[in-house]
Amino acid sequence: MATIKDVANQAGVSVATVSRVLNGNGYVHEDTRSKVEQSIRELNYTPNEVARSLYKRKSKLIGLLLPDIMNPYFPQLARGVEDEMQENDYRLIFGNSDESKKKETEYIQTFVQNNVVGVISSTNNPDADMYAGLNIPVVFLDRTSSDRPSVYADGRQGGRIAAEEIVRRGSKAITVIQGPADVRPAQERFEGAVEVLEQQAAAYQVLKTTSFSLTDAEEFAQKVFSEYPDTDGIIASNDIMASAVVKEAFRLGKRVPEDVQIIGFDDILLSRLLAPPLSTIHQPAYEMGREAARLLIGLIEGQRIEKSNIEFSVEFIERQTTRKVES
Amino acid sequence: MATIKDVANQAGVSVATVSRVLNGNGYVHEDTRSKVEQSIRELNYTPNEVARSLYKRKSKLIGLLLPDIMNPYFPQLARGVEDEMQENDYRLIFGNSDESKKKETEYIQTFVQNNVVGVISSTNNPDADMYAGLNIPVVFLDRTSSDRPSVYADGRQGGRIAAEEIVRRGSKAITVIQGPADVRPAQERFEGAVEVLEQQAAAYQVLKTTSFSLTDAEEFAQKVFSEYPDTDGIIASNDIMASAVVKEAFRLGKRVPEDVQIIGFDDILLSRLLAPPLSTIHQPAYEMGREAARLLIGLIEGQRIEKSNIEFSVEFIERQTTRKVES
DNA sequence: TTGTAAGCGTTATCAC
DNA sequence: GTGATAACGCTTACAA
Repeated sequence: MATIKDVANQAGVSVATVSRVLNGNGYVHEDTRSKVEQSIRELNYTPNEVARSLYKRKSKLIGLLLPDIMNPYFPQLARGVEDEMQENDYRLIFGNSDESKKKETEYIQTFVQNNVVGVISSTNNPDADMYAGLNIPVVFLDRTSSDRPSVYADGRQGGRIAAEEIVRRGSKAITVIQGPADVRPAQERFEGAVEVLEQQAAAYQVLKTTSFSLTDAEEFAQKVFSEYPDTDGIIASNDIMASAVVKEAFRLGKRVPEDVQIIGFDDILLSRLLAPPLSTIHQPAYEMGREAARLLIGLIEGQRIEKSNIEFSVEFIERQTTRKVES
Repeated sequence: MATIKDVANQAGVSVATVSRVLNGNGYVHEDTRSKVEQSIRELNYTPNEVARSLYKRKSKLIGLLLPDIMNPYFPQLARGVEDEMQENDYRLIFGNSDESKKKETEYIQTFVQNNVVGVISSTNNPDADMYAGLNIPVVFLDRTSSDRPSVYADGRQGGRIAAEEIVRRGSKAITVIQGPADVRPAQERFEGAVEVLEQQAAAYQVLKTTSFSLTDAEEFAQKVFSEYPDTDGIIASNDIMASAVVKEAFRLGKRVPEDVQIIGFDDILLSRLLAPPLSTIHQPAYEMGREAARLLIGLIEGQRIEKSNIEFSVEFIERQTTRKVES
């Protein structure tokens, strides 16, 4: 790889001059500028970002930490972040945390060691020391934090809507599947649903789950019907869980939505392709990712930020695992 | 952030000594070693990877380039790569190429500028200059390359199996959906299928498609039945496409698999959750990602590599979009 | 066993 | 307008 020195030699100028044309600051004569540009082209020179980063103590790198890219919800967030960053010449160092504090700490540490200028994280502990101690901007994505920049969907409201819709459509023995206790958004949507169910004095039961993985989802789906055989309406913790429930309902010969209605959460790709397609609460994941990236870039580039807690609203997507009803 | 100098001062030694204990080379007295370690702990020091990278001209970073993380097949590859890299203390700079040469070039360039020590890429042009000119190891993932390290599944064989299975199960008017022309693995599986269909002198028609995106998939699915209303067996270009076809078949009142059999490709999460669950050709994507990472690490760390073209075999997963048959 | 100093490829300060 | 040169934080000869 050619260095700035090679370019300088080739062009017969000093490295300082080359640096000037590279960064477009300081005076440099038109003639020397073109000589330098010519040499750059000839040598196919491209500046070493590592050296830049060392000197300036900041890179063009962003750390992105997501729980698990194999969970179909996260690729949308990731892609939103990536598109916005790519367009602004930032690059992503990416890691999966598996909601584990250990991995999270490790990644944050290496982010810092690599001079990232900002991080986007879906963590359950926005208040952890590892974030407080960071002297670069952090945006929490898909997670709420009142006092720090964050981008998230209104999960509580999503839970409320799900409950309202399923009650309105006539379910009388509702099961609310409660997602993993340590995953914040899962709890919020759960609480929202329960809130409405209580208000309306509806009969409901709760099934606790401990993971979002597919295999576990199938097990929990069986449990739903074995523990509550008469349930006729299920509010699932996310779309994977909901799909597993739909499948299990079919296996048991129940008709969906006639015998049992099911509402998911997230609106992942799968939901639409399922037969019957899944009624669910839509979160604008891709747009949330983009917005988090935009916010972070703003923070990095020192713009005055008016609003750094951005809440997206969610909406009910009526498909075919819920019954039709007059509106 | 504390620097090596701070540690040296604090411990009353030179930076060289600190560096020695850090890297465990050279002699250093037991007493000074513990003094240094103590200071490291007190100052919460962690070495600056950027400075290291500059001096050694190599980092602990790997470039990972995938077509589109929103396509459900790729997160599995990505996660396999990440897990293996994470365990070996490498970090990933990640980008989506959208199968676009421009984005690909941009990413490869910034990988180099950041001193990555290796790259894993799913490209359609393994022979492009941008790879040939790289003086770091590259592993092609999910793409074949005879003369360069690569990890891929036997797509042609997958196509063959799909054709055999659908014929064996009695489809008489088969439609083969041909994936985007510029996506290599899509063409291979297509060729495999056609090869068998020709051999067996089966009646078949081809539907060309130009993308793997969901919206397009739904359009193409409609086209399948509008152009070939009597088709009774469909070999789809991937699982997304297959799911769209299943859905469309239902919409038209066709029974699956009685009236029309459908075979997908990839075996993404979705396939199993679908109702009816999708018969498909399984590719061990996660394991392929891991293997690519292992291979790359081997190349980087200079092990003698016996075999650098690793082909994974695929298998037919019989679920419920194909009919049962004696075996 | 330890320290001094050069060098990695840049940018920015200060002379000229 | 342009060129020396120090500095960024680290590793590694080489000296001591």
